[in-house]
Amino acid sequence: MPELPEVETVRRGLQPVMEGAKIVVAEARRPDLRFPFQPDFVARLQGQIVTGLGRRAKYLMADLGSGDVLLMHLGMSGSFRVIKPDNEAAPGEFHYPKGKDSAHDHVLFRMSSGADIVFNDPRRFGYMKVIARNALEDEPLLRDLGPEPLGNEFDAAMLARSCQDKTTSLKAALLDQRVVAGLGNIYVCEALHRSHLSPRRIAATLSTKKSEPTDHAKRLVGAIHTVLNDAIKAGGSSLRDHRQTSGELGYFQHSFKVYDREGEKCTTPRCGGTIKRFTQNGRSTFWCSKCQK
DNA sequence: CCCAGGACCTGCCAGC
DNA sequence: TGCTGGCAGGTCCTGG
Repeated sequence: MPELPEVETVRRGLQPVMEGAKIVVAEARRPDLRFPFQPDFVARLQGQIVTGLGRRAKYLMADLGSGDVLLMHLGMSGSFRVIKPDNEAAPGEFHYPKGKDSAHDHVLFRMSSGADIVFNDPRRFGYMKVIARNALEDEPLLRDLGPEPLGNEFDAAMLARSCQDKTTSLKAALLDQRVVAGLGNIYVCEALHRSHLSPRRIAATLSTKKSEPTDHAKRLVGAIHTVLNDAIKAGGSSLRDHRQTSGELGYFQHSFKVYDREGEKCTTPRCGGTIKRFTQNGRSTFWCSKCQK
């Protein structure tokens, strides 16, 4: 499901019920997600106050009173929902309406704010890990992440520099979380279309020999900013699984120009092209060969 | 080191 | 109705 706008949407949904509240009960209903849970996973969460809920790239990070940080990744199909606990249930028991999907409710938190938080992930590509805050910079999952695409240090010059020796496609470079951290298949396709750049272009063409950013790089950074900000405003994109934590759908999918629009007409004014699809590095690329060069 | 491809897992949908 | 193959918003690991 989730790229940066979906994760940010989830963060904003969880923040009001998590920040300042205590994790009264934590439960992991299976031994692993993508990785095994740490043996002390539950123990390090239970009883802790969540002092802040942040986001880095596609990770959610809950700061705990103990000095630990709970790192959460949604993988492809992870989602959180916030429900009201059933007052009939015994304390410490999670008791809520079961859906067809509840077999994949893997992690539950009861918050002192009066909310139960349920993490559901059918494919189990997501994961959670508790890390000491003072060890964050050594954390392998975070260590190699590039700049936040909406952060101050990410600009055309920086993007051009990190692409200057890359022989791979521009599409693959933008999906590389070391280059810029938070984009995924949808928003890379969309940003490339909006900047009229071909996904097949060699990444190094974003810079000159002197590593100066080209106008292409500037356009691309502008398009990344616009598409991510617009998608966050829309509550993300809902194709299959993504819901806001309230259960509402995001609606940015209605603003897609290329993603999942194979065969449809390109919306670029006076272009007249047709959206095509092909596979790059094992993933679908959607684009218009007429206006993306 | 860089890069492409496979692996991980389940669900859904189109086509037979 | 099945059943089957292909596809899905991510990223780690391996081998060239």
